[in-house]
Amino acid sequence: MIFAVLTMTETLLEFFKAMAHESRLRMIGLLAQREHSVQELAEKLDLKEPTVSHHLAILKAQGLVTARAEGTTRWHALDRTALERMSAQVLQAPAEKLARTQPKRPEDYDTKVLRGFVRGDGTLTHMPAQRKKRGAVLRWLMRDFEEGRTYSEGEVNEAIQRHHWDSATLRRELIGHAMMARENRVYRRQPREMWKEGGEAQSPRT
Amino acid sequence: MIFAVLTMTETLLEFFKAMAHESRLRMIGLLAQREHSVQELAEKLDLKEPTVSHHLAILKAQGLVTARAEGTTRWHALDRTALERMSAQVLQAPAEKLARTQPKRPEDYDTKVLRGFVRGDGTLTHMPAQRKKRGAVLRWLMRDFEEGRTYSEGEVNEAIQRHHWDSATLRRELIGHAMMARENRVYRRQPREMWKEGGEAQSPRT
DNA sequence: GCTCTATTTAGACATATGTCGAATTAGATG
DNA sequence: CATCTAATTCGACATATGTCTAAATAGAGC
Repeated sequence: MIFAVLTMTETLLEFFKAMAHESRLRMIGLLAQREHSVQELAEKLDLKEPTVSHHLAILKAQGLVTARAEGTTRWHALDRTALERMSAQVLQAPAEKLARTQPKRPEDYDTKVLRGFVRGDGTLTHMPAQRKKRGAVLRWLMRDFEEGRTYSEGEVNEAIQRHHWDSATLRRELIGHAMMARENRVYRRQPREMWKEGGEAQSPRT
Repeated sequence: MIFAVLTMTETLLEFFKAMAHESRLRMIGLLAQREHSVQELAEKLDLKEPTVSHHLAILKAQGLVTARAEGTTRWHALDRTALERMSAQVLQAPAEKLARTQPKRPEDYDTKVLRGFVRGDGTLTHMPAQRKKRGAVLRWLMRDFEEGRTYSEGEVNEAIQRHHWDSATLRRELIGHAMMARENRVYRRQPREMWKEGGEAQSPRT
């Protein structure tokens, strides 16, 4: 499992932080009963919509809440699977491992960006709109590919789909950013120097 | 289980809050390996002693950490039982119930006091020194006794010991505060009017 | 494209929480 | 009892987080 952005401790920490607020706990309770729109939640919790949005974002980042759009309103629901998965992790959490965290190495740009789009289980909530941020996500996807071997299109798609359903678009972007190269029908990871660290993207070299 | 001061949601919330900080998570990790003194923790976590004390207090309030004195230093250890117990509760936590919390009824004096002495599992960390606060704890202990029936000394002790080992002292205090009465060898709960709410304690009526 | 509605984002402000130095307490030791 | 040490408590300050209003966005229906 090399997909997660965060270490075990960080994952747990983020999970606990997400749960450590009355409004959010109550929100989970409400969502456990049935889907709710932002407005409904705001009403029941006696908060303003923006505040509810804010809390929902935090819960979504943990994969605890999912949303489905219907017209302009969004129906939010509790993902029980995620809740159970995380709880189970808490339960097993070999307390020993918690100690191994390094004091707090300040996190780099990519990590900071990813924090906003990657759920605890390694799936993406959505793709960033900003080009720079998309870069961070793409670099992160590259963790799944080794240099020096080839991948079929199917393999590439499969790897990407562990994180996001739209493997077609992302696959193209990986090439657009010169992270992957395609020759004939075969994909190959490009050396890191070609795309490392915030550099402007090279032109596609199909 | 009528012992807890807090509702289910509140208990969970306090637990999550306790866990939702990097220093405390790391502290738990360290304590999982072996006992530590405050100094050691301060050293390993790169914090000052007062800060460590502060965090330990929070963990202790949840019953997650226990301490044993040796001379002037105190050795702190993780109570795995407590950790597992709480984790299990998280796991089962019928999310449904979370919703039932009332918005936030401001808490009364007793609750506020109890928060500082009662762990999540209903045991007392220690008895308050201040008379007024002891009153709050004693009133809380009275939850275990019904009016209109009698208790043997053994039953009284047993009930008290679910919260604190020193049943002898506490039993005497319950009588001193006119919450319980003893006739012959039989104990009986006094009507609430006799001791309700912060009133000065009546003189013992053995 | 304009307008209406639900939601989200941005920025300001308030509250809660963590951290520390200084002062205090509690136990040990002479 | 004076003194030493480990720990805790207190109070000040800094940071993090929650909440709000105002402004921006995204979809639906003209």
